[in-house]
Amino acid sequence: MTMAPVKSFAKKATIYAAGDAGGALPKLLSGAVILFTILADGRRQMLDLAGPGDFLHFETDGEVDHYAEALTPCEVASFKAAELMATPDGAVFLLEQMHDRLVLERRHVAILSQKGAGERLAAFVRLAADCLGGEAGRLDLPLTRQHIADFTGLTLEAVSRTFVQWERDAVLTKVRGRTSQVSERSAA
Amino acid sequence: MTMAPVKSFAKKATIYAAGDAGGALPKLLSGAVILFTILADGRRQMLDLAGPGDFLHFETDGEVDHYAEALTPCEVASFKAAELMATPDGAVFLLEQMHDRLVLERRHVAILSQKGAGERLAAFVRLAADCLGGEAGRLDLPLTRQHIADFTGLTLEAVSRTFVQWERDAVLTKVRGRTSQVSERSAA
DNA sequence: CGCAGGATTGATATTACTCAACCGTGGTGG
DNA sequence: CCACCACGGTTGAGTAATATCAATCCTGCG
Repeated sequence: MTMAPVKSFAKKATIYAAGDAGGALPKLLSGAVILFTILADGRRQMLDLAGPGDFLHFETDGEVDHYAEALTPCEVASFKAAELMATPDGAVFLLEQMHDRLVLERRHVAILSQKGAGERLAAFVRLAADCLGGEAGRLDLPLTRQHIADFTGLTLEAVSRTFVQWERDAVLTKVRGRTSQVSERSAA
Repeated sequence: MTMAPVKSFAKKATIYAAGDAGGALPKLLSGAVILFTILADGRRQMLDLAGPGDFLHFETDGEVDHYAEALTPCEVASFKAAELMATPDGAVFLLEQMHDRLVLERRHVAILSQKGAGERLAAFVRLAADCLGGEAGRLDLPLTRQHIADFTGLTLEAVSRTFVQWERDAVLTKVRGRTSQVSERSAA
């Protein structure tokens, strides 16, 4: 694969915005990124979480329809869509990446269809663990309660209450800052 | 593109089930299909709606992770994944199809993140209209209230009440059977 | 030390869920 | 041809849950 220009972004920086031109496919090399849209009522809806190795979007032409923001300092490489698709290997690679995104998006749908706040957050935690890597049982979420609320469709208060409850029940134990230890039986 | 075997399915027939082998990519030629998973608690979660022209899944290898059921009588053609990917045109085509699915899935996420029942259903109706084609302003949903509930994460009673309310408010007018006329100002 | 952003907590209101009964309609069989 | 049945849809009352509004508490950082 050919070299691609790499750009660095600080925490909270906008990597791209809705309406930006596609064409160059951004691949996340390090850090964590959220993708979101702005709903009619002004609320943010998080669409996806991306970790190292993930492509942020697949708009080979036309405009991007969502925003990408850095959760942590991160590096992004831009690949020319045309170059990738020119080789069979590149095309297959792209298909696999896209397929993984699709599966992830469906997990997100499944999360949102859970009724209770506890179940939603439990499912979210599992997905976040998969997306952002990290040790088994260790959870490091570079997200605010508001972010989690936007992802799960809850309010930040509901998120807070649930996490606090989990701490009380010793399902979660705060290790340091935003990192927590997940007890064996995290499901519910 | 090479010829592909075509199979017909009756209403309510299972087109494929979770655990079935992938490899052959099923493309819907006519009719309407729902994709869903079974959640831990036994509830169905609808993942997607497919109309004519849509691929039902993109599992080039491994197993499918969801179910596909015919909403109406329909025809499905199976394409060998390997054949499609062999040609650049085929690969590009597949990428576009997959991309469209991804966009749709994100709309689904946006639907589920709406707070109120009314807003969710409004968003759902818009998506369904896009997925299943049909005249502008005309809505023909081959779905039961239960299906819609499973898609939107509501209960069938909530769905029913909302639709009834919309009829009262003359936002929707039943034309015949499951077809309705949508008034101009459907948003809210 | 003081500030600012995030997190927690509490009281109350709103909303959709649950359980349950009833209605309408299309299809089947006598 | 009509009666019945089964399925989907509608409606109602009561409950449980989360949203809302608002105040207060942490904590990292300048």
